[in-house]
Amino acid sequence: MTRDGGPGALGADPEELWLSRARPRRGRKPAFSREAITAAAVALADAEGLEAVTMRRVASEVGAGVMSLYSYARDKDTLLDLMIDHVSGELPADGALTGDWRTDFKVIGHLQRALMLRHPWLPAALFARRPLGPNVLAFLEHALAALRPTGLDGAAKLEVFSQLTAFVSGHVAHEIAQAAATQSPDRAAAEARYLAAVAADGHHPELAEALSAPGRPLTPEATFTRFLNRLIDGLDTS
Amino acid sequence: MTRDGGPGALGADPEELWLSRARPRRGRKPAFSREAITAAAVALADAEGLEAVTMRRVASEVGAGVMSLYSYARDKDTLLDLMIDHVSGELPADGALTGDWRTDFKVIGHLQRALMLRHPWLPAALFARRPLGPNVLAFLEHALAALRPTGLDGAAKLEVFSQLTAFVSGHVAHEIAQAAATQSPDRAAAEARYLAAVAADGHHPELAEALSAPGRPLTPEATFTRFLNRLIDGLDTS
DNA sequence: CATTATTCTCGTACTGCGTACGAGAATAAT
DNA sequence: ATTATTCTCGTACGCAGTACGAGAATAATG
Repeated sequence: MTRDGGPGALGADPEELWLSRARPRRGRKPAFSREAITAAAVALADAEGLEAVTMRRVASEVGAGVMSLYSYARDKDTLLDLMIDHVSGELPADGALTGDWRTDFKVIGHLQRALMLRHPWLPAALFARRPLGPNVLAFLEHALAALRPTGLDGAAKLEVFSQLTAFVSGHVAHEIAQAAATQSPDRAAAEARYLAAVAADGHHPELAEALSAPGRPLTPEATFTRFLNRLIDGLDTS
Repeated sequence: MTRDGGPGALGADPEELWLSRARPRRGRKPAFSREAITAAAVALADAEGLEAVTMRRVASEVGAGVMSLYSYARDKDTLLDLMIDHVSGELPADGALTGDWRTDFKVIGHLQRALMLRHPWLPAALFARRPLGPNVLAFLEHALAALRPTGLDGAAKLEVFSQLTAFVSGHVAHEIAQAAATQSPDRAAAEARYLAAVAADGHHPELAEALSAPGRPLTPEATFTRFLNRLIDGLDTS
């Protein structure tokens, strides 16, 4: 369906970006491939974060001149779209369904979260973006199949899936931020000291109590599962 | 509590940023104020989006030299923190509580959404950030008070609030993206054409059906309310 | 086989970003 | 008056995305 080899079909419209186009019959042969460039960008983002993904870095990683990248993606934004679809290929789009749509949909949520934890830049990249590449659509197809037993109409099914994705993105982004804050001892200590100071000022009694009676710590995994279950169990098919 | 007037107390640690410090008794008087700079940045973001907020633009807006801003915020990231807290001041932190925590918490969610719709850059700014300014903490205090009847322990209450914020951010971000895509007729048409083409390829039967049987369109407002209600009604206090 | 059209590669260069540096101006304490 | 302090802001640096266009490679054409 998609060529996913050389240049051409650069971006802007989803049609131009994702719909196949035959290899041009004239002209110089491409020295790189969209696939290789995208993979390099993903590897870079995985290893050093989204901000390490610059056109210069990606180019040097694949051994190309910087401006050569622009034959494969019309701009950096398009490269991001390609990255999102690339990692979305890791989602199993042909998994079996149990027939119990709540169970199936919970699995889908967990798959999304796992993907985002493997590629921590993904929630940020997904933010305010509506990816439409083949891998994303394949997974959407799978999700829609899982929702078939609900009998919801088309718009409602699409909406439920979008909302799930938005929820998982939000959750994982928060989870990652929390983990990062906890990982740096200085920063965590400074924050704790500051909050203690605020709590001690007398104007924040609820905060003071919440900090003094923490209860047992919650694992992100458990928290996610609880909220996900609530959201899905609460879904109404009427 | 905070001075919020001239420079000093620049950032990095939350302590250094938010805790009061007396006006220095020596040296030149500040020509601007943190408040004015922050307000200018917020106005800019409201009018032209977050990407319009550059140090140069903000400086010219307040009539300062670019580098003067750095006397009021140690870097641009800190300015973003200030912006977040600034608009958080619009949240009513002293609203009355009904005593029914589910009702109160739903109101809190709607207040957050309304704030984010007024300042569409807010979800993006909030992303992967944990704001701790006075206005944010005042609203947190309010939310914790609303959760008091649940009997949850401190960590759980804080977690519930964080999750609510993450959920609302994710939802509104998606809502804004959707609205933006719909608003541009060319872009929406191109997307529809592309999806129709994909649906016609025979490999996406569920998608084809969902697109052909859309049902009645959903208002973002109604969708938000439904999901929010589900999330909160499903919350368990055990 | 020479020519030509096409498509790619990539060096150069432009604009705009965040911000380090440090000189000079204003202010208050000595 | 001197001095220490705190602010203002012009200049400059490195890095970002990318427009431009010259040159290289390829395939169709006469």
